[in-house]
Amino acid sequence: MQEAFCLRVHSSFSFGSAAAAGSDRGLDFLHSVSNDMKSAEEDAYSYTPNVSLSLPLGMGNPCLATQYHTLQTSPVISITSCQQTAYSLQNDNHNPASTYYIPHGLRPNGAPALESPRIEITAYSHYPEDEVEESNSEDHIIKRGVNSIVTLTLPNAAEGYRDPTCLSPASSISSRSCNSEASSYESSFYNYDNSPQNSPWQSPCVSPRNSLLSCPLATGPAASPHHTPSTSPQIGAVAEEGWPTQTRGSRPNSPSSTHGGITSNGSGIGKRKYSLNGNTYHQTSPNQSPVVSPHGSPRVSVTDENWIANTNQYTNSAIVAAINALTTDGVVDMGEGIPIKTRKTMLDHQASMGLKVEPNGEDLSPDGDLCHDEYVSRLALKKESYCGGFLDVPQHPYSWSKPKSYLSPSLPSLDWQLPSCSGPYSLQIEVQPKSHHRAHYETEGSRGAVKALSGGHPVVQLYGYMESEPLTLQLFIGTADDRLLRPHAFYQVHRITGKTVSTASHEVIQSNTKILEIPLLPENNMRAIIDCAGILKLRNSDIELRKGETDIGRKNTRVRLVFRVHINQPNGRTVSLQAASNPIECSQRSAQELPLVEKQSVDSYPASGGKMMLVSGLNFLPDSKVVFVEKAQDGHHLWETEAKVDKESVKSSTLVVEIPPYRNQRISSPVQVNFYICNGKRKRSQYQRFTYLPPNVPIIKTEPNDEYDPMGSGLPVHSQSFYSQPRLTPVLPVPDSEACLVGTYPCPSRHTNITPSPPSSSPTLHDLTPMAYNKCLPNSPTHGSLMSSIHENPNNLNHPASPDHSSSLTMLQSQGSPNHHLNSPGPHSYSHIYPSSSPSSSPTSHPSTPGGPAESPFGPISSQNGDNSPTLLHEDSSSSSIPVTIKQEPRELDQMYLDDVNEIIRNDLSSISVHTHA
DNA sequence: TGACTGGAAAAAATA
DNA sequence: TGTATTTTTTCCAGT
Repeated sequence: MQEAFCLRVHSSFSFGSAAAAGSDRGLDFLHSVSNDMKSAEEDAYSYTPNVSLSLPLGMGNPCLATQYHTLQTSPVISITSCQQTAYSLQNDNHNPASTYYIPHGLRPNGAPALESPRIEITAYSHYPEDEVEESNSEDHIIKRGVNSIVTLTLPNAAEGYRDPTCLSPASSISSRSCNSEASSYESSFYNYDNSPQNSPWQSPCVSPRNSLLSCPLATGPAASPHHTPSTSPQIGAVAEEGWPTQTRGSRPNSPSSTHGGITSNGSGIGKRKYSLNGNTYHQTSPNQSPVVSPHGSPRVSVTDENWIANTNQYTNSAIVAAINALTTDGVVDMGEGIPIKTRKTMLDHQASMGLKVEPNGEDLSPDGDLCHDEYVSRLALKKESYCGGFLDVPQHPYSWSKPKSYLSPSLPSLDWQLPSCSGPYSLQIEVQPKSHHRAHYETEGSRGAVKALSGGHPVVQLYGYMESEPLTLQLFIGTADDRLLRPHAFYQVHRITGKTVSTASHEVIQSNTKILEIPLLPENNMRAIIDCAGILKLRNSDIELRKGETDIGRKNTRVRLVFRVHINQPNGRTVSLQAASNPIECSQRSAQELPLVEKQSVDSYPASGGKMMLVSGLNFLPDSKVVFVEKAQDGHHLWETEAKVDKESVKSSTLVVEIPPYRNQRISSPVQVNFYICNGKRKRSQYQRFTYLPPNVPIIKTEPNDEYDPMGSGLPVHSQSFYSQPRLTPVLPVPDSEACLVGTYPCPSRHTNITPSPPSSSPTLHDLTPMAYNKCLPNSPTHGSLMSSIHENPNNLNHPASPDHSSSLTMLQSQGSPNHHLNSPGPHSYSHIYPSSSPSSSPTSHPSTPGGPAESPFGPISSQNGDNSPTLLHEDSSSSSIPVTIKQEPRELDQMYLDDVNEIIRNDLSSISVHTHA
């Protein structure tokens, strides 16, 4: 039996201490610290490096050995242990899904929730998703249980949280549609089946109060409240389980006002206090218990049996300790010692089978993929039984075949990070969407399709595909924060139809996420104009109260359009590519008032400062201030200074600022700081990353090219740095023969006549070299630079299978810079090249670059990756055969970094003491 | 009409 | 606990 799990613990403080102190203490500490942080906005975007500790649970690195996807999923640096233990149960070599890496440690939707402290447990499930899906409750549970035992991913826990009997606030009377969150998880997975009364899907109509149940609708459109949000706001606009629905009226479903019984007022029970970045986050829902006890789990939905089954599986004391000591994603789950994200993640993964819920079983795909339909019908049986009507999407007038690739039950889950290019294929967003798009609420009419800056619409094209068979381009709304790209919990893509819409599309649901499927036709050169996608905003209250949901909606208004395409290969494998757009601000207010930094002319500069940096973006004012800040791992400000802005040159879209000298002119290693544009109280842009360089420190850089800093600093100029994301060099272990990875490949085709890497291009992967791993202490100011370095470090490519690599990668990724929202960590993509039995993946990151196709966020990087050189390692590819533009980093850097990190930590600590009460 | 839009008031959440 | 602000949602009205 082979079992692998990875436990990642992120904490801004030492794991050991945290653990020792106990979760509460640790959390309290964090809270107090976080509370000191400025605005929520700031918190939300602030970057808090985490200190990672290693918990030597593992042995070797089985995970890597068998799953290359491992790398991608581990955004977290800290602890990664992979054990090979009994996994065989589910681990069938021939099981297609088995090889996929399932980021259990990640938020249900993918990434780890908040920065610090968090424990992410990643279970590498060898268990095929489809199998999981298909498996029925009991069986399913058992299997998963086994799986979860070692993984600590609390796989079923998520589902378990849901207590069907406990009416979710989101499932208020008004929100009785299938979409109601209450129904969400169950639909996809799980086992309330054990008790009929607990099973929403089993008795959808049992109780009107239970939203889940609203499924009656499922039977027919007429009876179905499920209409597209735009069309019938009242009805629960969301088509998916988990998607809240509500009746129109004044704030009917507000947790505080309308969820009868749950809360009587906004400040009462059920009210949350939170802040995006590790600040307080309390969920005082009646359903939640402050006690770290399965039974006290807020997710009431968990039955004792289920819970026990799950919890009993966590036998590793170390892991348990870690879990108890830290919360996931920095979100304090006071009620449980179990990382919420983890639980939910599992959930999502399992649910991530492309369940297609068509109204009335209508097969939108003309050519009907029997396999798919059958599959869906079988797998989605439960779902449809109560939510079948949910996606009441009118059949599109255009008939187009749905590629079979999509039908594959083993497609990567939506929170997987996929590369934008792999081998000859490259998925590119040729025309980026505008940075602002006011999303519409269910209670509103559609606000139209997302538009491009030019006035048209975003355009996506797949390069390198020479077959005659059409493919399906998937589109969903993803996050744009500094964590891994994942489906956005508060936004859903909304299908736009009408005379003005030229692109055919239809909706499908996958893991609580609505996906718009758009045909990619050879006759159109595999190019699609995305004029059929709008953005629906779900009420925060509905989503936040959804069981298992740990993200908060407040100020979480940035999204990205995420495109995916799955290409079947002759050898039976499927290549999955993903491209994420630049961030899109969806709130009305933010779009009008908040400054948005889209790019900066300089990414790093010597500590002496003095250089003028051009910042471009939106909503800049003559009075805008540019503030450079350095924060400690715990979020405390170590340094803050206002940079000089050239008032004369300030325009609404650009401003010139003089890089201020760093507080310490004698730094020996790069120091990562941030800066933001401030238009006034609470009107700040997201943090942008900036790195101060030591005078004579060897700088790891990419190959010189035109984008290099003319200043001779030797540093690349990031024309689009704002979207810079952690760069990962794909160094993936090669699990097995099938596995892949290897070097970077230049993404062929594309760009013959297209400008350099589009923003949407996938970000490169972070290197997983041990070096990186060691050095990337969470809070290290050098963090950013490390990433870059790593990314560029050829060595990475040379250390593919190192067990540590995965962890390193993980760490790096998790370290998203604050900028990342913009650049959000973009999807650190991993391309999936997987055979049915053993998928291979390769990571890459997607830097989103607002600048547009022509711009490349990371100069040099883009040239490599931007070109979409897949950082993924392809099974066939070899580093030797692939042109690598990355310079090799001296191994000595390891120690150097280590030393630097230590120094930094020392400095930070001393600073912290000084600033703690500042 | 119905889909979009832009504004803005009302309500809720925070500070 | 009450007040001030900020943010989220819901409404309205015009194109």
